[in-house]
Amino acid sequence: MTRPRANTRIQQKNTGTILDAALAVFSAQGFRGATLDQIAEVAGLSKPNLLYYFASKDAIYEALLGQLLHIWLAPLYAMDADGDPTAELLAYVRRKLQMSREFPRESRLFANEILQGAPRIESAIRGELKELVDAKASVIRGWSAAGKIAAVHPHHLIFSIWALTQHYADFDAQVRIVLGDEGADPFPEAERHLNLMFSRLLSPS
Amino acid sequence: MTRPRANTRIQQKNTGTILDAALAVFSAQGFRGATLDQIAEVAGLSKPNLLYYFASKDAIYEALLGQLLHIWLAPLYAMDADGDPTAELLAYVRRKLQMSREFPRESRLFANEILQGAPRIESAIRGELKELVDAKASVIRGWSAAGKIAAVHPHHLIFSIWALTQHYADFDAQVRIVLGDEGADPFPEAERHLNLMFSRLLSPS
DNA sequence: GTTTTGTTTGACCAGATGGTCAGACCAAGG
DNA sequence: CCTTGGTCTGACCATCTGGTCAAACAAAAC
Repeated sequence: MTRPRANTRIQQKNTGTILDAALAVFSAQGFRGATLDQIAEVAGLSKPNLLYYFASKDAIYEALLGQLLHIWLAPLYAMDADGDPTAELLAYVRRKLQMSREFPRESRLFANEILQGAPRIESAIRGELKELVDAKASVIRGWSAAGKIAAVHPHHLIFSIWALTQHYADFDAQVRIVLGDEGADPFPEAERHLNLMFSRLLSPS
Repeated sequence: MTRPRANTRIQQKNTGTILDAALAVFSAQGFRGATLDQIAEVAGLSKPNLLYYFASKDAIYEALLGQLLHIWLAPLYAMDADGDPTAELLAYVRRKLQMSREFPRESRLFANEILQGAPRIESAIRGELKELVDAKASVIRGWSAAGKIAAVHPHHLIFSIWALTQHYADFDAQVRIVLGDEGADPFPEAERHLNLMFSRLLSPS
């Protein structure tokens, strides 16, 4: 009768299994494209069993989104206002690219959500994400004003880091086909390219 | 009995209406998220009437994808191997960004399709798109070798142009929220930023 | 070992969804 | 007019899908 809150070992294990399966399915099919049956099959559980741990399909999706934002913003949180400006920004790019490589499903889940107009994550973007970005933007503005890096529009700088790094996760299918050797790892060359782009962009004239 | 092929005026008008409505719905909801009822309502036609003009939901979607690729690749086709390298590339960036502004629905339709692993457009990517990209990549390689622009990885250069420009269409919701004034037009500042990025990247050391 | 609490499932349901079809409607051409 | 061929629709169907529920089953607690 009590709503399970990951008290038992079994609960902890199964909610984990479900969320992992849900991440796989939602990131590949989008919210509406995913079905509970698919998630159940991937998780190796029955559909009613899923609904014993989560109240609804919506609840699973929102649980995923909830834990997603923290993982997702971690690299930006880690950017240190007191570090060397260029080194900090290049390190942020590198970490963000690594996220695309290690967590492509999370990246695609996020991309799917924003593509549809961010209906379920809008408030988090309007809140935590925007506040973080604004804070870091003002740090960047300070670096520019001090002549430590070139004069760039801070928000658009952050957008370009997101766009370039997430592209390798979200458009992975296209990237691999266009590069030709589809078994090869595009990331090392991508890292060199992005490092070059941002080094050149940021170097004070 | 004869499959309609846009012979009549009525056919031409209605297939156009349907494709426009389908673009709106598919780009906002993804393939599986979109329903024939939604498309029919947007188009102002009945569902059976849709299916009089198109054999199935799949057929509508593929008709859309078919005409999409040509629109989508036009700016890259227009890049002239005999023009001034930096100017040609910067013009390509500008045109591509303008596509994001004028055809955000097409951009999101494409993004949705690639996100899901490009199941229905894979052959076109493997064919026409890859051939075009490879051709232009070799032009860019030539420009680099001749010292007209900096030494960059041509494919990743093209990826970065796609990523940066399409981001403003595909992640529009996030961009507007983060920038704050959601009624404002992000594109003028975006164009300045992208112009700066690629100018600095491409200038021969 | 038995009660209690937590876990799992087969059977089922209502609504949504892609698609069909017979026939009504309509626009011209003769 | 009226015939002909294209256009449109109400009613219908099979399947899928999110979700329910009573009851079976397992695991601790006593």
